[in-house]
Parts: sequence; structure tokens; C-alpha cells
Amino acid sequence: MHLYDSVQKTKRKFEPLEEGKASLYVCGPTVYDDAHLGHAKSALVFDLLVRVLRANGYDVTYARNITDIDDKIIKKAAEQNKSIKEITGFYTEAFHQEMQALGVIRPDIEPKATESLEAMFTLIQKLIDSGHAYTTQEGDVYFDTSSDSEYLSLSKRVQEEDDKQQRVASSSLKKNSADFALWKSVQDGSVTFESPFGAGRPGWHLECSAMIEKHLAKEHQPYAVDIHGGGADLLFPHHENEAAQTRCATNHAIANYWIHNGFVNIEGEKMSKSLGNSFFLKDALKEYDGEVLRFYLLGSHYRSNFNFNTDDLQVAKKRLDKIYRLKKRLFGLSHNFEKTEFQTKLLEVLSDDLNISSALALIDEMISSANETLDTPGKHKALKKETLANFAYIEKVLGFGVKNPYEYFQHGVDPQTKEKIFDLIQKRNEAKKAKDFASSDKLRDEILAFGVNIMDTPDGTFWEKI
RNA sequence: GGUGCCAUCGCCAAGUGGUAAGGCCGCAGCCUGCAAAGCUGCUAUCCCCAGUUCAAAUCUGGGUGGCACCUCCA
Repeated sequence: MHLYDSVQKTKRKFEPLEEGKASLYVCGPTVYDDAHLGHAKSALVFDLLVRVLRANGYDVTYARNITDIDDKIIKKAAEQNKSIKEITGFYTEAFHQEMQALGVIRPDIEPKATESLEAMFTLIQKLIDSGHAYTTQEGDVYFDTSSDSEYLSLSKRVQEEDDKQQRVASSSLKKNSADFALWKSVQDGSVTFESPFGAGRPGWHLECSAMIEKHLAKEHQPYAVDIHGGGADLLFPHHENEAAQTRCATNHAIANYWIHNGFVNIEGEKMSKSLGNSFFLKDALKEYDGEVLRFYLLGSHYRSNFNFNTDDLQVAKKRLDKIYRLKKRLFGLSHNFEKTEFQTKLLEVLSDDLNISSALALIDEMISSANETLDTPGKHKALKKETLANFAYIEKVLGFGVKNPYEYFQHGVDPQTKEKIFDLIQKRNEAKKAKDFASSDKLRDEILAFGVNIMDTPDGTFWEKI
């Protein structure tokens, strides 16, 4: 398996610390608001990575954190006159539900900042003891970036030359402008956590380093985890700082491989609150089947920037439809899991830095070929079994085609409408039987008005929501 | 200003040295009462210029045009 390492900027063969095992830590959401399409993309990318690693036989330990200590959370709680826990609990639950709708598998470990404070204290103390951190007069603890000769090696940035000026300009008590808070002292009585360094709250970057040490890191390994992932924007400063803390506090680097997923833009514009075009996942899920969103968001390479627009989403749906139409042709048949050449090829392209486009091309070719054969007379028993086994593999590795095909095509249609459609189809079939095609075509138009396509097959008339 | 990424058919999008995958749209056809679905066939020489090479979309140099990050951010 090969993965593009966004720090070394090259594709590297994946060689885990322990043979047959893989550990993966991904930066998860800060739960102060609804998840947007960017969160979805990131979660989906690492979901795919975990699935492909597992398909390659790795015993994967997958951790994705929940940041539940944050200024924005505290602010929101104050605004809405709610407790921190109410806010984080609500958005964590919403996040979980939305992830489930997208078919994202739950991480093996989902650490929360509030449950990892001890690990953070340990890390801070180590950094203070080793001279990599200092306490200011205000009671804040900062990481001393000048004490780390490898600082900025991750993001390959050049140290700012204007440190002196900035120190004069700001009233900050930081030694270097790049220094970042490990612990922020809070004296105003707002939400605080007790610590050996006084009351306050931890710095964001520290959370991930601490959680990795607590849950994944092992003694005598050169790296704490095999793979560390997150959105492309996290490389600097978040991951740079994480790497610095871990490097200076422990005797290992934080990660061997770095994976960063590309950003989601909406209709060509960056998603942001200030632009007002934030596309919340919950809104998208009201309109589209979660699996369609999964298929669409996963449909182009994880590293490229993704331009979300509804036209492309419709195109993606059409492509996913093809999987389900063939599944309808095979509905009700049983199969054994047999290994096919298709599956080998599929895993091969996915193992090359998650080449989803090649994978989809293979799937389309497999579908066309199966349809072609099924269109010819005969029972095609072997082909059907093989195709079903292929579909089972696609479900497992890609999470596509996991639903009942009939239900999939009825997404978003309420029971009353279904009944009406059913009645109209009955009437149309009667008209057809009487060769009253004028009436049957008129009835078909009525059905079409519901946004529903119908198709006559040897097994009867079926309908699909367009 | 610093750092980095990208530029392939109308649209989406693979391919990092060996002569352009796949999907959508379009056209022609098979099937169908007609459709829909399915199937078949057709449709690009890879932003520009120069270079390296037997061979380049793929490497090098120079342009042009997009984009991202630079301590809120998946």
C-alpha cells in the first residue's frame, strides 16, 4: 500500500511500526456547531483509508478525537445560557448521527479533551521540566518554539524575521511570536479546569498530542502513531505545533505518515461563516440520501480541492444509481464470498493512495459487463454469484450500495405519495393491457409529475425517484 | 511578501516517460406499443513556448492563468 505523505511531499510505501498493525489518529470536530460538508469530506476520506487498510489485512486502530474544550464552545454556552456539556453533548450526538447517515464507521477510539486532561498535564509538565515551556506572569504556559530546532520542519515555513517588532507591538509576554499556549490561565470565573498550573483551559494543539500519547503511543517506537490525518488547513499551525510538543516532551516523533485531505468549496467559494455559504451537513442530508453524499464527496481524489455543486451531485447520483439498478436485477439471490479478479484490481488501485477514480472506473466496467451478459438469454448463475460477491466487496471497502435497492430509489418519498404512485401504476398497467396507450401515457405523465421515473421490465413495472 | 499546490474532451475526472481510463451531456443504433432502464458504436494529444529523450500529458527551464496556507478553521 502506498500513501502520499504531505510532509515529505511524496508517495511512500506504507510500512507500519508493528507488522500487520496500523494506528491512525485523525483530528475530529470541535463540537460547537453543526458539522458542514468539510467535516463530512474529512471523515469520509479517513473512513475510506481505514477500510482500505483493513482490506489489506492490517489490524487498524483508528482514533478520531472530539474537541469539547474550546473558546467557541464556551462562548456559545454563555450566549445560549446553557452548560458546556449541553452544547458539546448536543453537537456530538448530531455529528454521530450525521456520520452514520454517511456510512462512516465509528472510530475505535473517540477521545474527548475533557477526558484527557491528566494526559495534558503530564505533557505540559514534561515540557516545562525539559525547558521547552515556560510560565508567564499572567499564569499562562507557553511552548518555547525557539527551544525546538526542528520547529517548522513539518510545514517547511521560514521563521519570521519580525519577532522583535511583534514583541514590542503586542503586550504579550511570549518569548517568541510563534510560541503557542499549552495552558491558558483563566481568572475571570468563566469555565475553567483545575490544573497543577492553576485554573484555566488547555491550548488546542496540546489536546491532540496528549490524546495520542494516552491512547496510541507505545514505548520504544520512533513514532507515536503510524498515520496522522486531518484537513489540509491543519498542517500549520496545528500539526506543526502538535509535532513540536510531542517531539520535545517524549522520545518519539508524533507520526510517521501525514495525510491531509483537500478542502470543500461551495460553488467555487470557500465555505465560511463570514461568507454565509456554509453548507451544513444536516441540510444536505434533508435533501439527499446520505449515501449519495458519500458517493459524491468521495468521488474525486481526497487530496484535491472539492468544489461542491448540485449539478455534479446529480451526476454522482446517476453513477451510484447504476450500482443499485444492477443490484435490483440480482435482488433476492444469495452468494458466497468468493474472491474475484475484480476485487483484486479494485483493492490494488485503492491501495495506491486511494485512487478512487480508477476504482469507480473499474466498478462501471464491471457493471456494464454484467448487464451486457444479463441482457443475453440464459440463467448466468455463475456471473450472478460473482457479481453479488463483487458488490459485497464494494460495500465493505467503499461503503457503496449498502442499502436495499428498492428503498434506495424511494428516498424522500412519503408513504401517501408512494400509495398514489402505486395506484397510478396499477391503472396504467390496466390501460396497457387493453392497449389503450393514450391513457397509459397520460397516466405515466401523472406519475412523472411526482418526480418519479417508471420502467417496465419482465418482472413488472418499477419506479424510481429521480 | 513567504510557502506550497494545480492547469487533461462542453462538464466532472484518472493517468508522473512508451504512445490519452471512467462518468455526465450529445449523436447513431439495438431493445420497447412509445418511453425509461440496459446494451453497442462515435466524440480530446493533454494552458503556451523552449529543451532533454528513440519516445513526454508525464522530466527540465521560462511564461500565462487559477487556488490554498501564513497562528479561528476538517
